[in-house]
Amino acid sequence: MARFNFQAIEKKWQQEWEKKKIFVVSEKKGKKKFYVLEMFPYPSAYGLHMGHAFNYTIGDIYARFMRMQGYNVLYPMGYDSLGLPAENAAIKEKIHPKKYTDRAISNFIKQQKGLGISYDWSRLVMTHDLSYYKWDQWIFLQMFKKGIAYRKKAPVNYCPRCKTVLANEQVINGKCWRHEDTEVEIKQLEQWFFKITKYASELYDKIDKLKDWPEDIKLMQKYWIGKSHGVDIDFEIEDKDINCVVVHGVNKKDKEKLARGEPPQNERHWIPWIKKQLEKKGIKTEAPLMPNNWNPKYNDWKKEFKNLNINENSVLIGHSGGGGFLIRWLGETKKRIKKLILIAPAIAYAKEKTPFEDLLRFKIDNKIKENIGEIIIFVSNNENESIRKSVRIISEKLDVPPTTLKDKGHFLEKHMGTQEFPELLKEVISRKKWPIFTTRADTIFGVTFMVISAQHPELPELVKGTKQEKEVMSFVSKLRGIKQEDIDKMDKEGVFIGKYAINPINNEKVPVYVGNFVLAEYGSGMVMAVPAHDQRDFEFAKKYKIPIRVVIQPKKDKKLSEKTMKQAYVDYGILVNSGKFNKMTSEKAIIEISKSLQQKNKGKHTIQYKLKDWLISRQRYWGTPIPIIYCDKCGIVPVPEKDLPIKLPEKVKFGKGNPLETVKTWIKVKCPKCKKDAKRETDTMDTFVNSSWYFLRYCDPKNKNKIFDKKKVKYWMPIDQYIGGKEHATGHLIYFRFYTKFLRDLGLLNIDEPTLKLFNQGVLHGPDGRKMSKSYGNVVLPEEVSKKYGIDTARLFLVSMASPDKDLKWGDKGVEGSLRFINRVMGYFTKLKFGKSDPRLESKLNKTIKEVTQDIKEFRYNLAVIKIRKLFDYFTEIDKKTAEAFLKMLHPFCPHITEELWHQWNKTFISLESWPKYNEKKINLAFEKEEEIQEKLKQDIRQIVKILGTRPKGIYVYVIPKELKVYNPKELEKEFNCKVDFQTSNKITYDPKKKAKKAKPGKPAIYIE
RNA sequence: GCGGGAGUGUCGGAGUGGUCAAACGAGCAGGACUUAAGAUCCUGUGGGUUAGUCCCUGCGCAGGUUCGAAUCCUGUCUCCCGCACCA
Repeated sequence: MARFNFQAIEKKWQQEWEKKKIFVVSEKKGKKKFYVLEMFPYPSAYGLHMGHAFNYTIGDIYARFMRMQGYNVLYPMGYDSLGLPAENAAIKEKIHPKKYTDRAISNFIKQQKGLGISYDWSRLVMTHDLSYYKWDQWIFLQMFKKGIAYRKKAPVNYCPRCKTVLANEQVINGKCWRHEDTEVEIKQLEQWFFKITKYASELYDKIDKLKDWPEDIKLMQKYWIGKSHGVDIDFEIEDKDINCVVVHGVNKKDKEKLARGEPPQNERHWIPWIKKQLEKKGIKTEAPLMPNNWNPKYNDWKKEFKNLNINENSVLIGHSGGGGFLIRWLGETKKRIKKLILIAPAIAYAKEKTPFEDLLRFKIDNKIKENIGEIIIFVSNNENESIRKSVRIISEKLDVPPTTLKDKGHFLEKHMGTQEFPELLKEVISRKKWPIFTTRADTIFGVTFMVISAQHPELPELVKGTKQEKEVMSFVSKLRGIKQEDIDKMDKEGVFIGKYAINPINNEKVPVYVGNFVLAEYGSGMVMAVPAHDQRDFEFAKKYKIPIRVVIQPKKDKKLSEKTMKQAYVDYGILVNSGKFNKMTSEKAIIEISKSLQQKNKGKHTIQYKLKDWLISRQRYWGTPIPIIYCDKCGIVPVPEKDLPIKLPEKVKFGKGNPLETVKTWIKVKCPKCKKDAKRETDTMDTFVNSSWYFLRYCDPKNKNKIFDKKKVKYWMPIDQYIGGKEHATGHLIYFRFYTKFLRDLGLLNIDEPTLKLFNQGVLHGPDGRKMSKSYGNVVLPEEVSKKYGIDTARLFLVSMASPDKDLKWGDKGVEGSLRFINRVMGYFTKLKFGKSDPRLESKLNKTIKEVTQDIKEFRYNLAVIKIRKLFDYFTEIDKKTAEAFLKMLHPFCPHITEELWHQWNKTFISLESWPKYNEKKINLAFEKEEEIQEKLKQDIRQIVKILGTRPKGIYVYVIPKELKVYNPKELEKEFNCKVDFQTSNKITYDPKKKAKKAKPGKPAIYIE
């Protein structure tokens, strides 16, 4: 039991610190800053337990240590206070989430203050505070502007118990992260996403720059982002679903000629002719009608174009200047189309004075590419200079290499009136390019079928109208009813979809299947199947009796044969059955085959990531409202910044589905664009959004006009030491990196990473050995520990048991050891009268300061504590300087008692004192050595005395001459209560048992009577 | 299946190529103090051998590299964590 009234001491100093605001900081020029941060907690109604205390103690020790080292330390605390438990409480206990949350927070604050943590409470940040989530909404709007926040229909993880969509990170083994017994369902819903994949490469590559992150976290992130190098190879599938093909520009005369079926005589006439040819081949076409005098201006042309029915299934064909017009038009209208075919396109039409730059500025940017499924450029190898230049510029800008058709002279001179070109065009139009991703381009000759994912959104369109449509769709819907987890366990299954794909390396036709084992979200959702060299494809081929073709032979082992293979050979080897690539190694073939495909414009080196876009929509109340309005006329309209924040309505009904949908008055809103009636988005954001930037708000927590002041953030950021649990490795710790990069690109930050130093504390287990958690009922509460032992004891115990990055178990027995030490310290210092120091004490002190400083810096708290204890054990008579240095070193671990003891003779706060400095010159290792020898001698004597079983009458120690001064006979005489006679080994006066000859350096001989 | 981490006294854990494995704490044992208990203080605490020193043996198991291995390598067993049909 405690001998001192620790609770009174704790309370006294906690109040003093708060009253004098000693931990409140501001930006100070000329003082080095240090930002220490623990991951802020979700304020649970259950309050905090020793597990939390462990986390905060680790941070507090560091913050106090750095403060004493002279840094301007920013050490704030806040609450991730939006989230499901508050809402669930609303349903169960009929208490409003806000009330629940506010109550939980005030309880947390009280508890944290009770731990003596040195937070700057003036910077408190709470995410459920309107003044905080306003800026979540503001960031969302910036993301919306930049196309990072977007909406799409997607198969989503839906938890029927939470009644909400879950992020991938919240699905654990097919089950909800909050409900271990609840299967996650797959639903197709329109959802909001953050395009985190835009930053995939940077998020991946910069992991290596996170020098002071634990290696395992870095590996987990790398694996999660999942970078693989490979090739996108363009296979093609027949595509009948083309709405219309528009060949631009037909005038009235052309129309008449066309009616008579006459072949064209010049360029102008060629266009209607090709239209006719395509119609003959069953492709419906449309074309704008141009005035009789063929002298088109872009604006006239555009007017005609407006009347055409152009949609996502359209293929647009433009020739010469018409091609340029099409590019410009697509850029302006942002129309989505299936395919754009440019035939010898020209940027400027001869009669229209459109400077190249003007047109480029207009529309040839990457944005039009996003709206076009595929772009094909044809050119003949003998065009005139003007066309050649245009084609070069356009294909560079669009990053599409032109397909050159060999002939002499102008494109049309050769192709006009022939049947080959319409045939070629038809093929190009009616085939759908389908790139597939592979890391094994070397196996491409072994492709015997293709497999498309059953969840692929374009699959229904692909099979529409085929004989197999019914069978395919019933297979798909059968899978839809099955839980993802069970699909994972199922055998490979599939159905032929009635289509064939063309292998670009050898033009072979291979059947396309739909399969249950292909991921829709990875790559293009379709794979080339090489049964001989991929285990999944092998199983599938065996089941459906699809041919297997070996194209890789092992370098050493026996040759493979299709008939005897029992499983796929997946290793690298030597190519066979692969045309001109035979005899190459896989490594070389991957490069050569990629090159060859690239030359044909059928393949491209690609990097694929496993990382998926971040689904942020939640059908829940207690989250940040998404600042979007849906208007029948204007579509998706972002809330204007001046209308922020969108406040959560307080009066809602809980129970069924999304409570926000029950507040009709809140949903109803005027469209900011057209002022007509519109509706608010009722989804709220994932709470990981809130925690992705809170560390920035701490730098300027009360700013009403801006998210934060750039200068203040520049002063404090990056976080110099971040502390938190491993469980956030692939969640929060990726998201906050993503946010940092996005805000940097907005120009608000000048750093790439939020922190370069991360420390993962271990998990605290309860006395029963399981993770300390309310649900296991094994929580130990800080208040109780404080009452029994004092909180300083608890803090000391938490960090002295083991290295703080390791898991540890709370046991009451162990705490008592820490209490004993603290009691001794208190007892010693309250009675202390300063004496003198001596060189041995000084040596010990300086060595301890040196080592403890280094240990704390590197989070070896356990070792630091041991060294501080050892120093204390050495104390008998000490001077003021030593006493103060000792208290200072103990202070980060035990702030209250050290503050109390310090004030016995000081008026300042030890919390603000400077860390003791050591003097290397005063460290004398010989002292230590001597003490060790003396100690060893004592042990030896004790051992012999014990074996003798009688009290010694006289002890004779034989030492080598120069070691004589090392020993302290008085100390020995005191302990053994008899005469202790030291004799040097070269001058022996008494040695009845001839022991003296055993004396060695550092090991004296002994004789006891 | 893939990736990562860990196996050291009775227990929690230090030590990751070198003059000493088990620091420090807990437990246990003995002693001091006390009428007694508790608290406190002192001492001991892997095994064998020995009046201490010396020596042998010990870091999951089995090998190997080295003048020298708890530490590096190979195989193997057990436990923990993360990912998981990623083409």
